[in-house]
Amino acid sequence: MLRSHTCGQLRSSDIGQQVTLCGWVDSTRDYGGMIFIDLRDRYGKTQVVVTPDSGDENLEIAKRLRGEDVALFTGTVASRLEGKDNEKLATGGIEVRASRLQLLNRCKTPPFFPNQEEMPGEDLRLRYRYIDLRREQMQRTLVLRSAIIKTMRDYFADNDFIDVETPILGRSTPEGARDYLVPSRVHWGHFFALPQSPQLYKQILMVAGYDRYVQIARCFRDEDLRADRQPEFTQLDMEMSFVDAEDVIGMIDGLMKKLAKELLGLELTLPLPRMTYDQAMERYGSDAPDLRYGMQIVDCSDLARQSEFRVFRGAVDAGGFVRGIKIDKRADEFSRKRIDELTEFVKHDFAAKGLAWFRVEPDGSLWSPISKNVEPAVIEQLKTRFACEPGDLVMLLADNWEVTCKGLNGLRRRLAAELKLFDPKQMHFSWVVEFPMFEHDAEEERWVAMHHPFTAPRPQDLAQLKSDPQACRAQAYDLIVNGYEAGGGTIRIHDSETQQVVFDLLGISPEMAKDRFGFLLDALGYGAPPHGGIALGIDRVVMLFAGLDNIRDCIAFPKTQRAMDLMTEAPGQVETKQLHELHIQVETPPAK
RNA sequence: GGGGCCGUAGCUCAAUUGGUUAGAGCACUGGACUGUCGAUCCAGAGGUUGCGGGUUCGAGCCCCGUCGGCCUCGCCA
Repeated sequence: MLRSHTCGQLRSSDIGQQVTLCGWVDSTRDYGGMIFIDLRDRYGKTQVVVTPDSGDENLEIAKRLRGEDVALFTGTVASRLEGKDNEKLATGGIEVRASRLQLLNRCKTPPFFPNQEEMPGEDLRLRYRYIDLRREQMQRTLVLRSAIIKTMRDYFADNDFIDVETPILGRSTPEGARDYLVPSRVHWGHFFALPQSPQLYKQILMVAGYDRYVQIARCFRDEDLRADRQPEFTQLDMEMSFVDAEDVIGMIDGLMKKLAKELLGLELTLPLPRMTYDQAMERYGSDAPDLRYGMQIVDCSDLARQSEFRVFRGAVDAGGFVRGIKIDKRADEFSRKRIDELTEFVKHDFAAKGLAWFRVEPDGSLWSPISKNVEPAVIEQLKTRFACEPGDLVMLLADNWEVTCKGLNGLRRRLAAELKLFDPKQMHFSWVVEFPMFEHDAEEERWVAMHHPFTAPRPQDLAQLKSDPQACRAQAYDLIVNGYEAGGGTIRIHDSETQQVVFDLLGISPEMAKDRFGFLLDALGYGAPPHGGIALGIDRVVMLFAGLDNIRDCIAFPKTQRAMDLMTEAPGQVETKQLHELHIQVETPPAK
């Protein structure tokens, strides 16, 4: 060890000790005859003083020190001069009087400094990630991430789970996200796929009798990125045998309570609140509602039916809905221009045809473009339905179910952020349960699995699986934190007959099923226990616990929106020889 | 694949309606200074305004294309 202590360690009780510190030069204050250096490592900062007493040679070296140089100082811990303590530093009561110093490595003038107040552009931060990672915020986040993972591991170990690793090189499966492919050198024209999740392996482990499995698993999906989505991400993956949905939810409830308490000092009340998928869509238009604030959706389709107003009547007559949300008491903050912007937002982003709205003025009258089209009686009922008071603003969408859901969810989220309807430090945990088994894919005119093809229906829906697939609800559950899907899981199908019925509905032929999932179907036939589990998105959990708004800041080496690593410049080209070995030819890109 | 925002010194930003030699703070280089802690003071250096084209007497500013970053719709079982 070059050092005797870290830069965050020394206190007044250490005064008089001879110590050696190593670290990066955070800042220097050069007085000619006396130089102060703040030396930094990931534990903190300590002020080192170099004076003529340290020797002329050392003073000369100190004079040449610049930000981010790596240096070693040996000296004596001393108290600061009377009244010169630095309250901002944990080590601010002491300083190290240097007797020896050594420049361990010079730093080129960096493109930015870890301690600078203005944030550099994200492209620079990613290109020079090793400098960005020196920033206190990044170090705090990665330390939090490490603590979260440790807490998870401890929790599952305490509950008799065993950690089993599953392959990274697997096979491509139909359905789901686009796979990242890895060519096989040995097998001409054959490819491995990187796992989208260890789903099938963990089910096989259940068949094998490893009734409580857990893994911190890296997963890969070749889809477009978002603030909360990376092509490569980490899941806490677990699976249990001889359980129902309650057991899995209960196990995760316990984990969340422990995490919230140990890392945020929050007491969660268990069980965490739950609502069904149908309730979530009705009240919030989203299967991952942000419950830190209200603004529930109100359905007024029945009132719209009584109106001659074309926009309302047209929507309900076509089998659609008129639904809206109310902003309490802040109508005066919504100018015509701002409402026009919101109208553009729902039209553009969610394909709504328009946005109907009314403001309730102080005298109870309405300010609204629709007031001259909608009958007074209907307007009165609308006001009653929304429990309107003066100063309220109501926004309505008239459209099919999907558009009203997406549009109102979009409005709700945007308005809550703009109006600051929640405390950024607030955390809200809940479950959304009983998802539909299937969604209808209009484009391909077929049923697709909402979660995955191995999801078990509720026992009471088993009978109508074939006759009325739309009505069937799954034993599925999503963990929602502050409007983000933090995790999701299901009870799995554990008999091959039910699995076959589901495959049929999904248009997966017995041949294809045998080809792609034959091993799973086989396994289910050899004594598969009832089982289910869940996977949590660790990057997202870290993001939410850290109060951040993007997942890249929770990952040491993330990728850009175009799925590139700016530091290593991956993906890159490879040698022609490598391609030959893999029997791969690269097409010329199409001319634009 | 679609929409939006951004790109000016190493960094963060400014630059009137399109108008003289593109500025500031920090960083950098040199100098002064023995109690600072974002030290201070003096001096200096630093620019293909992302790139390519167009409009114009004249473009950092307007138009088209392109590259890069971010947000978002589609997509993500």
